[in-house]
Amino acid sequence: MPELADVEGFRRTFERWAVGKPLLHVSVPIPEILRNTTPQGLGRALHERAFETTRRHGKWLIAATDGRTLVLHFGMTGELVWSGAGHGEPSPHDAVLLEMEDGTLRYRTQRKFGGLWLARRASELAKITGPLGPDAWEIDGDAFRERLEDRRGGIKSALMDQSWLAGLGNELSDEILFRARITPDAEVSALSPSTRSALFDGMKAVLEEAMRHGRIPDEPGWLEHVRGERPGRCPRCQESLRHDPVSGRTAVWCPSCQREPD
DNA sequence: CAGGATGTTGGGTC
DNA sequence: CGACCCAACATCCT
Repeated sequence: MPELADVEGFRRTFERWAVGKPLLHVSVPIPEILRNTTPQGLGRALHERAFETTRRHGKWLIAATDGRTLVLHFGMTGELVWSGAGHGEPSPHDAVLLEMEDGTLRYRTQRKFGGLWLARRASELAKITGPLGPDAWEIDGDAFRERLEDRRGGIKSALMDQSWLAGLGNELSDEILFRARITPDAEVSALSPSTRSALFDGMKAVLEEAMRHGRIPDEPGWLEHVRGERPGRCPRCQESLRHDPVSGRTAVWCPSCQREPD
Protein backbone atom coordinates (compact mmCIF):
# COMPACT_ATOMS: atom_id res chain seq x y z
CA MET A 1 0.00 0.00 0.00
CA PRO A 2 2.49 2.68 0.92
CA GLU A 3 3.24 4.99 -1.97
CA LEU A 4 3.90 8.71 -1.93
CA ALA A 5 0.49 9.76 -0.57
CA ASP A 6 0.43 7.10 2.14
CA VAL A 7 3.91 8.04 3.25
CA GLU A 8 2.79 11.67 3.39
CA GLY A 9 0.00 10.54 5.72
CA PHE A 10 2.58 8.81 7.91
CA ARG A 11 4.73 11.94 7.84
CA ARG A 12 1.83 14.00 9.12
CA THR A 13 1.24 11.50 11.90
CA PHE A 14 4.91 11.61 12.81
CA GLU A 15 4.99 15.39 12.70
CA ARG A 16 1.90 15.80 14.78
CA TRP A 17 2.77 13.43 17.59
CA ALA A 18 6.52 13.12 17.72
CA VAL A 19 8.16 16.36 16.59
CA GLY A 20 9.26 18.77 19.28
CA LYS A 21 8.29 16.46 22.11
CA PRO A 22 10.43 14.51 24.52
CA LEU A 23 10.96 10.93 23.49
CA LEU A 24 10.65 8.87 26.64
CA HIS A 25 11.61 5.44 25.44
CA VAL A 26 12.42 3.45 22.31
CA SER A 27 11.73 -0.25 22.09
CA VAL A 28 12.19 -2.67 19.21
CA PRO A 29 10.05 -5.81 19.45
CA ILE A 30 11.19 -6.92 15.97
CA PRO A 31 14.93 -6.12 15.78
CA GLU A 32 15.38 -7.41 12.19
CA ILE A 33 13.56 -4.33 11.01
CA LEU A 34 16.58 -2.19 11.93
CA ARG A 35 18.82 -2.23 8.86
CA ASN A 36 21.99 -0.54 9.90
CA THR A 37 21.80 -0.44 13.65
CA THR A 38 20.68 -2.43 16.66
CA PRO A 39 18.05 -1.77 19.30
CA GLN A 40 20.86 -0.56 21.56
CA GLY A 41 22.26 1.68 18.81
CA LEU A 42 18.84 3.15 18.09
CA GLY A 43 18.26 3.74 21.79
CA ARG A 44 21.61 5.50 22.15
CA ALA A 45 21.00 7.66 19.08
CA LEU A 46 17.56 8.81 20.16
CA HIS A 47 17.87 8.80 23.93
CA GLU A 48 17.19 12.22 25.46
CA ARG A 49 16.69 13.77 22.06
CA ALA A 50 13.65 15.11 20.30
CA PHE A 51 12.79 14.99 16.61
CA GLU A 52 13.05 18.42 15.03
CA THR A 53 11.83 18.05 11.47
CA THR A 54 10.27 15.54 9.14
CA ARG A 55 10.33 15.42 5.40
CA ARG A 56 9.43 12.98 2.65
CA HIS A 57 11.16 12.17 -0.59
CA GLY A 58 9.26 9.70 -2.72
CA LYS A 59 8.31 6.83 -0.49
CA TRP A 60 10.96 7.65 2.12
CA LEU A 61 10.22 9.37 5.42
CA ILE A 62 13.11 11.23 6.98
CA ALA A 63 12.93 12.39 10.60
CA ALA A 64 15.83 14.42 11.93
CA THR A 65 16.91 15.08 15.50
CA ASP A 66 19.67 17.58 16.24
CA GLY A 67 22.00 14.61 15.97
CA ARG A 68 21.11 11.51 14.01
CA THR A 69 18.40 11.20 11.41
CA LEU A 70 15.90 8.36 11.38
CA VAL A 71 15.08 7.05 7.90
CA LEU A 72 11.95 4.98 7.34
CA HIS A 73 10.73 2.93 4.41
CA PHE A 74 7.44 1.05 4.55
CA GLY A 75 7.90 -1.67 1.96
CA MET A 76 4.64 -3.25 0.92
CA THR A 77 2.84 -3.47 4.24
CA GLY A 78 4.42 -0.95 6.57
CA GLU A 79 2.51 1.75 8.39
CA LEU A 80 2.89 4.28 11.14
CA VAL A 81 0.20 4.23 13.79
CA TRP A 82 -0.34 6.52 16.73
CA SER A 83 -1.84 5.02 19.85
CA GLY A 84 -2.72 7.20 22.77
CA ALA A 85 -5.46 7.76 25.33
CA GLY A 86 -7.95 5.09 24.40
CA HIS A 87 -7.32 4.56 20.70
CA GLY A 88 -4.89 2.63 18.53
CA GLU A 89 -4.47 -0.96 19.60
CA PRO A 90 -1.05 -2.58 19.82
CA SER A 91 -0.39 -5.30 17.28
CA PRO A 92 1.98 -8.27 17.11
CA HIS A 93 3.37 -6.63 13.97
CA ASP A 94 4.58 -3.54 15.82
CA ALA A 95 8.30 -3.52 15.09
CA VAL A 96 9.48 -0.24 16.62
CA LEU A 97 7.82 1.81 19.36
CA LEU A 98 8.58 5.46 20.04
CA GLU A 99 7.03 6.22 23.38
CA MET A 100 6.05 9.80 24.06
CA GLU A 101 4.35 11.37 27.08
CA ASP A 102 0.86 11.05 25.68
CA GLY A 103 1.09 7.87 23.64
CA THR A 104 3.15 5.69 21.34
CA LEU A 105 4.13 5.97 17.70
CA ARG A 106 4.25 2.49 16.21
CA TYR A 107 6.10 1.41 13.07
CA ARG A 108 4.10 -1.64 12.07
CA THR A 109 4.70 -4.14 9.28
CA GLN A 110 3.52 -7.60 8.31
CA ARG A 111 5.89 -8.58 5.54
CA LYS A 112 9.18 -7.15 6.67
CA PHE A 113 10.18 -5.56 3.38
CA GLY A 114 10.64 -2.05 4.70
CA GLY A 115 12.91 -0.97 7.47
CA LEU A 116 14.46 1.75 9.60
CA TRP A 117 17.94 3.17 9.24
CA LEU A 118 20.01 5.74 11.11
CA ALA A 119 21.88 8.34 9.10
CA ARG A 120 24.43 10.92 10.16
CA ARG A 121 24.60 13.17 7.16
CA ALA A 122 23.27 13.73 3.67
CA SER A 123 25.80 11.46 2.00
CA GLU A 124 24.72 8.61 4.25
CA LEU A 125 21.11 9.31 3.43
CA ALA A 126 21.72 8.96 -0.29
CA LYS A 127 23.47 5.67 0.28
CA ILE A 128 20.46 4.36 2.18
CA THR A 129 17.75 5.47 -0.22
CA GLY A 130 19.66 4.75 -3.40
CA PRO A 131 19.31 7.11 -6.36
CA LEU A 132 16.02 9.03 -6.27
CA GLY A 133 14.58 11.19 -8.99
CA PRO A 134 12.64 14.36 -8.18
CA ASP A 135 9.59 13.84 -6.02
CA ALA A 136 6.45 13.25 -8.10
CA TRP A 137 4.50 15.71 -5.96
CA GLU A 138 7.10 18.47 -6.18
CA ILE A 139 8.05 18.33 -9.84
CA ASP A 140 6.59 20.95 -12.17
CA GLY A 141 5.26 20.42 -15.67
CA ASP A 142 8.32 21.71 -17.51
CA ALA A 143 10.74 19.56 -15.56
CA PHE A 144 8.46 16.56 -15.98
CA ARG A 145 8.24 16.96 -19.74
CA GLU A 146 11.98 17.49 -19.90
CA ARG A 147 12.55 14.22 -18.07
CA LEU A 148 10.24 12.41 -20.46
CA GLU A 149 12.41 13.61 -23.35
CA ASP A 150 15.30 11.33 -22.57
CA ARG A 151 13.38 8.35 -21.30
CA ARG A 152 12.81 5.25 -23.39
CA GLY A 153 10.73 2.16 -22.82
CA GLY A 154 7.24 1.89 -21.39
CA ILE A 155 5.49 4.74 -19.62
CA LYS A 156 4.38 2.73 -16.62
CA SER A 157 7.83 1.41 -15.94
CA ALA A 158 9.10 5.01 -16.12
CA LEU A 159 6.49 6.24 -13.64
CA MET A 160 7.41 3.47 -11.21
CA ASP A 161 11.17 3.95 -11.57
CA GLN A 162 12.19 5.63 -8.31
CA SER A 163 15.46 6.86 -9.73
CA TRP A 164 13.60 8.64 -12.51
CA LEU A 165 10.68 10.02 -10.51
CA ALA A 166 10.24 9.26 -6.82
CA GLY A 167 7.05 8.29 -5.07
CA LEU A 168 4.76 6.48 -7.50
CA GLY A 169 4.10 2.77 -7.14
CA ASN A 170 1.86 0.32 -8.93
CA GLU A 171 -1.46 1.71 -7.76
CA LEU A 172 -0.79 5.43 -8.18
CA SER A 173 0.70 4.75 -11.60
CA ASP A 174 -2.42 2.89 -12.70
CA GLU A 175 -4.60 5.64 -11.33
CA ILE A 176 -2.61 8.31 -13.18
CA LEU A 177 -2.60 6.46 -16.50
CA PHE A 178 -6.31 5.87 -16.14
CA ARG A 179 -6.89 9.56 -15.52
CA ALA A 180 -4.71 10.52 -18.48
CA ARG A 181 -6.28 7.80 -20.70
CA ILE A 182 -2.96 6.21 -21.61
CA THR A 183 -2.38 2.44 -21.80
CA PRO A 184 0.19 1.19 -19.29
CA ASP A 185 2.39 -0.40 -21.95
CA ALA A 186 2.54 2.70 -24.18
CA GLU A 187 6.05 3.63 -25.26
CA VAL A 188 7.20 6.98 -23.92
CA SER A 189 8.64 7.86 -27.32
CA ALA A 190 5.19 7.48 -28.90
CA LEU A 191 3.45 10.01 -26.64
CA SER A 192 2.46 13.22 -28.40
CA PRO A 193 3.12 16.59 -26.74
CA SER A 194 -0.53 16.94 -25.79
CA THR A 195 -0.58 13.44 -24.32
CA ARG A 196 2.51 14.28 -22.29
CA SER A 197 0.73 17.31 -20.91
CA ALA A 198 -2.37 15.23 -20.16
CA LEU A 199 -0.13 12.81 -18.31
CA PHE A 200 1.30 15.54 -16.13
CA ASP A 201 -2.14 17.01 -15.49
CA GLY A 202 -3.48 13.57 -14.62
CA MET A 203 -0.63 13.02 -12.21
CA LYS A 204 -1.26 16.40 -10.59
CA ALA A 205 -4.97 15.76 -10.24
CA VAL A 206 -4.50 12.28 -8.79
CA LEU A 207 -1.80 13.40 -6.38
CA GLU A 208 -3.68 16.49 -5.23
CA GLU A 209 -6.59 14.40 -4.12
CA ALA A 210 -4.49 11.57 -2.76
CA MET A 211 -2.37 14.01 -0.77
CA ARG A 212 -5.47 15.59 0.71
CA HIS A 213 -6.50 12.18 1.98
CA GLY A 214 -3.01 11.04 2.92
CA ARG A 215 -3.63 7.91 0.85
CA ILE A 216 -5.18 6.77 -2.43
CA PRO A 217 -8.87 7.55 -1.96
CA ASP A 218 -11.06 4.46 -1.97
CA GLU A 219 -13.89 6.32 -3.64
CA PRO A 220 -16.22 5.94 -6.61
CA GLY A 221 -14.48 7.12 -9.76
CA TRP A 222 -11.13 5.67 -8.69
CA LEU A 223 -9.65 2.42 -9.91
CA GLU A 224 -8.65 1.78 -6.34
CA HIS A 225 -12.32 1.34 -5.55
CA VAL A 226 -12.72 -1.63 -7.91
CA ARG A 227 -9.16 -2.95 -7.88
CA GLY A 228 -10.01 -5.97 -5.80
CA GLU A 229 -12.81 -7.12 -8.09
CA ARG A 230 -12.27 -9.55 -10.99
CA PRO A 231 -12.43 -8.24 -13.51
CA GLY A 232 -14.15 -5.12 -12.17
CA ARG A 233 -15.82 -2.43 -14.22
CA CYS A 234 -14.39 0.84 -15.45
CA PRO A 235 -15.60 3.65 -13.19
CA ARG A 236 -15.96 5.84 -16.28
CA CYS A 237 -17.51 3.64 -18.98
CA GLN A 238 -18.42 0.36 -17.23
CA GLU A 239 -16.26 -1.69 -19.58
CA SER A 240 -14.60 -4.76 -18.02
CA LEU A 241 -11.19 -3.82 -16.70
CA ARG A 242 -8.04 -5.60 -17.80
CA HIS A 243 -5.51 -7.02 -15.38
CA ASP A 244 -2.23 -7.53 -17.23
CA PRO A 245 1.36 -7.87 -16.15
CA VAL A 246 3.34 -4.78 -17.10
CA SER A 247 6.94 -4.39 -16.00
CA GLY A 248 6.61 -7.07 -13.41
CA ARG A 249 3.42 -5.92 -11.71
CA THR A 250 -0.28 -6.20 -12.34
CA ALA A 251 -1.58 -3.22 -14.29
CA VAL A 252 -5.31 -2.55 -13.99
CA TRP A 253 -6.67 -0.53 -16.90
CA CYS A 254 -9.66 0.11 -19.10
CA PRO A 255 -9.24 -1.06 -22.72
CA SER A 256 -11.97 1.31 -23.81
CA CYS A 257 -11.00 4.58 -22.06
CA GLN A 258 -7.24 4.12 -22.23
CA ARG A 259 -5.76 4.31 -25.68
CA GLU A 260 -2.53 3.35 -27.34
CA PRO A 261 -0.88 6.47 -28.78
CA ASP A 262 -1.58 6.90 -32.51
C1' DC B 1 -3.73 -25.72 -1.71
C1' DA B 2 -1.90 -22.63 -5.07
C1' DG B 3 -1.29 -18.22 -6.53
C1' DG B 4 -1.05 -13.42 -6.01
C1' DA B 5 -0.29 -9.06 -3.43
C1' DT B 6 0.88 -2.58 -2.70
C1' DG B 7 8.14 -2.45 -2.83
C1' DT B 8 13.22 -2.84 -3.49
C1' DT B 9 17.47 -5.12 -4.68
C1' DG B 10 20.69 -7.73 -7.12
C1' DG B 11 21.83 -10.60 -10.84
C1' DG B 12 21.93 -11.41 -15.64
C1' DT B 13 20.85 -10.07 -20.56
C1' DC B 14 20.70 -7.36 -24.63
C1' DC C 1 25.03 3.11 -19.51
C1' DG C 2 19.83 2.15 -19.93
C1' DA C 3 16.14 -0.75 -19.97
C1' DC C 4 14.14 -5.31 -19.29
C1' DC C 5 13.39 -9.65 -16.89
C1' DC C 6 13.41 -12.63 -13.06
C1' DA C 7 14.05 -14.28 -8.41
C1' DA C 8 14.28 -13.30 -3.68
C1' DC C 9 12.68 -11.32 0.62
C1' DA C 10 8.07 -12.80 4.71
C1' DT C 11 3.36 -13.06 5.33
C1' DC C 12 -1.39 -12.69 4.57
C1' DC C 13 -5.59 -13.17 1.75
C1' DT C 14 -8.49 -15.13 -1.86
